[in-house]
Amino acid sequence: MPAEASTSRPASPPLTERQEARRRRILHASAQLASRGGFDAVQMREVAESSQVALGTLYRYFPSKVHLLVATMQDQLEHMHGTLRKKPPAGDTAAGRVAETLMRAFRALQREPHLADAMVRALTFADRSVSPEVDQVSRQTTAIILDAMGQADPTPEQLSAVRVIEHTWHSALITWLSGRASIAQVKIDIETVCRLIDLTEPPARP
Amino acid sequence: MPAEASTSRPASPPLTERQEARRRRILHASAQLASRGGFDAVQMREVAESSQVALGTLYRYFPSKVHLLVATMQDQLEHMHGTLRKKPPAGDTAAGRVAETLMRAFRALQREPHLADAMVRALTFADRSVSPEVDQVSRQTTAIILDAMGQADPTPEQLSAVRVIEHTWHSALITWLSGRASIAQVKIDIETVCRLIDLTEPPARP
DNA sequence: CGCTAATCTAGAACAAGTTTCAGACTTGAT
DNA sequence: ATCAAGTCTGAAACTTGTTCTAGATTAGCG
Repeated sequence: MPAEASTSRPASPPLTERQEARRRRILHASAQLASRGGFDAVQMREVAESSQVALGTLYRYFPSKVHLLVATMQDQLEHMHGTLRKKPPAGDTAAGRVAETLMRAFRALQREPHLADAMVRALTFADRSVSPEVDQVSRQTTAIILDAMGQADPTPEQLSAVRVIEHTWHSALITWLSGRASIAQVKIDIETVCRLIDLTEPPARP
Repeated sequence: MPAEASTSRPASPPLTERQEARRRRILHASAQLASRGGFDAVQMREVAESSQVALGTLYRYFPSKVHLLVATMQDQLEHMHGTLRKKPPAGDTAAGRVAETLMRAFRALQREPHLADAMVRALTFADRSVSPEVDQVSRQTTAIILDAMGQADPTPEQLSAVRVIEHTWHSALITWLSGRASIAQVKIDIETVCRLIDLTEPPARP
């Protein structure tokens, strides 16, 4: 299976092999630079140099630094979704499974806090011109959460709960990244918001 | 009453009158520029010129654009808290009152969407160097929500719920500002997250 | 192969946030 | 009133994201 079903890029013009390689080099350089220094360390000139591409080319592939970092996030999210899929959470309740999944993702981000910083800051700083890409990240996140719920066909209420969980996830991440909340606090917030799932699930319909 | 109790600035060195006036001119110019064009329209050189202050002086008062905009937000929040206090929400349940309060604040922001954009983007983009100021904004927001709950002495559980509500508030605002969610959707998300309050309040202790 | 359009490169140029500096002005204490 | 310390000004310089240009290279096609 081409592993491309739900997450494929618009793919407007299909890229040649060398182009695909360039794109990959750029994303790799971006993630690498982000892993040291975070958002500020991802300097477009450096990304271009590291990935052996002219500055103009970099901008042809990613029309701004924020686009680049959001694309980097899409890339990492795909990895993570794959990883999470392999070992699904084991909790009894949907809320528990979602909380566990998010905490697992959170621990993964802790391992590369600078990378997390760069990606999340870009995501929330993105303006309208990046909406499609940000939306894609959001869909991917939703998919991860629904997977954890084991809920293939959610009600509108459940979708609201999922959206609120995503809001909390992003914002809690930011407060942690900027040193205003501890890991323990993030954990509590996630567990708290996940209770919303229990609120909407139980009517376990006949 | 000096209206300065819970929200006073650190006030490290007390400012002279002229300095206070400068500070005020700067904040006014910042809000004004933000009200057209949003974040990008707040250009430090323009702020300096509009407020009749040298660029270096502007940077002495606010060490970065983000600091300036976060301070602008503190300023606006104080206004808003005052306004909201005058007409407290009338709902029966704490959840309802909080939701109503937040929607009221939201409608106020809708009237100056560009200003909202500038402030919220600055807030979530802020790095560690702005933590104290961002924290202050967060405390002010918490105060507004607790006011609406009519809960002078909240439990830790309730504080978690309030934090999650704040997360949702900020993040929902962002998705609205970047055109990825409708006003209706923001309303639903806020109402959804406010249900967490009912979850923690009912044990209405004897 | 030879052509054409698209793409890529190197590098200059521009924009806006931030820093720096020399000199003028204020303030507070004597 | 005067002096020292601290503050403000105006202007230039520096940094990094972004745009532009002219000339190579590459890809697809007859």
